[in-house]
Amino acid sequence: MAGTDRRVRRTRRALQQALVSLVIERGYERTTVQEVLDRADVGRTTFYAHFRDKDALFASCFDDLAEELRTELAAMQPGLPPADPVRPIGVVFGHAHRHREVYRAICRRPQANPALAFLHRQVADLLREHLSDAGARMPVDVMAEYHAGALLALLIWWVTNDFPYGPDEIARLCQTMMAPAVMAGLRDGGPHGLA
Amino acid sequence: MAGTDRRVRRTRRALQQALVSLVIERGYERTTVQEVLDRADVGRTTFYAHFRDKDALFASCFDDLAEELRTELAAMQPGLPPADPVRPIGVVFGHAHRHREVYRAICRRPQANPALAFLHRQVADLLREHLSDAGARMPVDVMAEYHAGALLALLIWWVTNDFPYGPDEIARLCQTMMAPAVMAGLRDGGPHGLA
DNA sequence: CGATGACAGAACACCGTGTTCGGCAAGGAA
DNA sequence: TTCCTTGCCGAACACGGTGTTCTGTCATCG
Repeated sequence: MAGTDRRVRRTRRALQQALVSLVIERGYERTTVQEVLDRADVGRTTFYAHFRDKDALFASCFDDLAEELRTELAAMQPGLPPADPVRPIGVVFGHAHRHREVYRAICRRPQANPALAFLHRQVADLLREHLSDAGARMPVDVMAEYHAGALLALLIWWVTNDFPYGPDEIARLCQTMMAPAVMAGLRDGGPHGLA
Repeated sequence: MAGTDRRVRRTRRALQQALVSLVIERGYERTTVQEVLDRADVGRTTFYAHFRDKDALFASCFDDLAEELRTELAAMQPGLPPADPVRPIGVVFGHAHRHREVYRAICRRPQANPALAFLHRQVADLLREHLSDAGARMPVDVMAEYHAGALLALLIWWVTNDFPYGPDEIARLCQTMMAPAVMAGLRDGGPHGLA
């Protein structure tokens, strides 16, 4: 793939850049193949000679980056020297920051799921109110988004895995993880512990 | 909306149930309006007389439930008596469990975003290995999904909000929240704290 | 300097969407 | 019951985006 025809590389890069810029502008769903073709100045036939469809092109935009991130993360597998605890997290955020444009495009692709979006917003708002009320020592938005995302992810996992625990049980597990992190984010121990 | 024609209610419910069952079977994207029409035994014209498109129908499936959840959550706003800390979480999981079928359909709607899915899987796997290595006292899958979801949510928020903090800063914030929760999930304090 | 194959352009069939129309029948009120 | 309102049906249609096919041209690499 590296030593291919120069024309091929030119075409692929043109298509990828066109898609990324268009997605940033109008979002993924609202971007049509024809628009990508026009902006990249590439023929329709050529496009389908390279990619099965729009999804494949979109995925290819992240392929190199994925490989890069994968190796960076693999460098800190367990068993290796007790590396800096922050590093795995830092790697991800650093990677995103280095490749801002692509990540912008990735995140412009909406959740496409109004129900989950609603749930997320609902939980995040509730947390935001609770937290700003309780006096947090770190940005309230950050805390709210973080914990709402955690709750939603666990919920989705729980549902798609066919409810492997009872509702009370999974709620207790969730609470066990959320509570200490929330406490750590408040000025003092937190008066009436929320979660 | 409640005291409308009996035919209207019949039609709407038929369409909603048809969509939910089809989504559970083949997923949202792979379900076509015509299939919904066939299963609900409803005419094409009738469908568009009730809903603008497939998305609107899907949203309507969650409307009543959303209202229900909203009121349940509103009952525990801050300022009210220091309610049981676990309740807000329990409400969400309980709600999902009570309306299993709809939630199943909701969660069948794929992330539609291979890049984010990749990131999530990557982070979750890394966490899983770290955790099972360190000896966790709660289900490793639960912990991995939970923290991966939190990280991803924060990442998405950070990107879509145009990187309001530097990469190191946001990583530090993330670490501050993740560390205590992970520690709490390990048997002992955790030898070489990861995160 | 060839031979290869990447590319353009236009035409095409296909599928899913959302709209239009005339006619039918089920619902609610008198 | 009668009447009339209104939801519903079915078929047909235009539209837009997708992915394919064919023919000819030109850049690239050996």
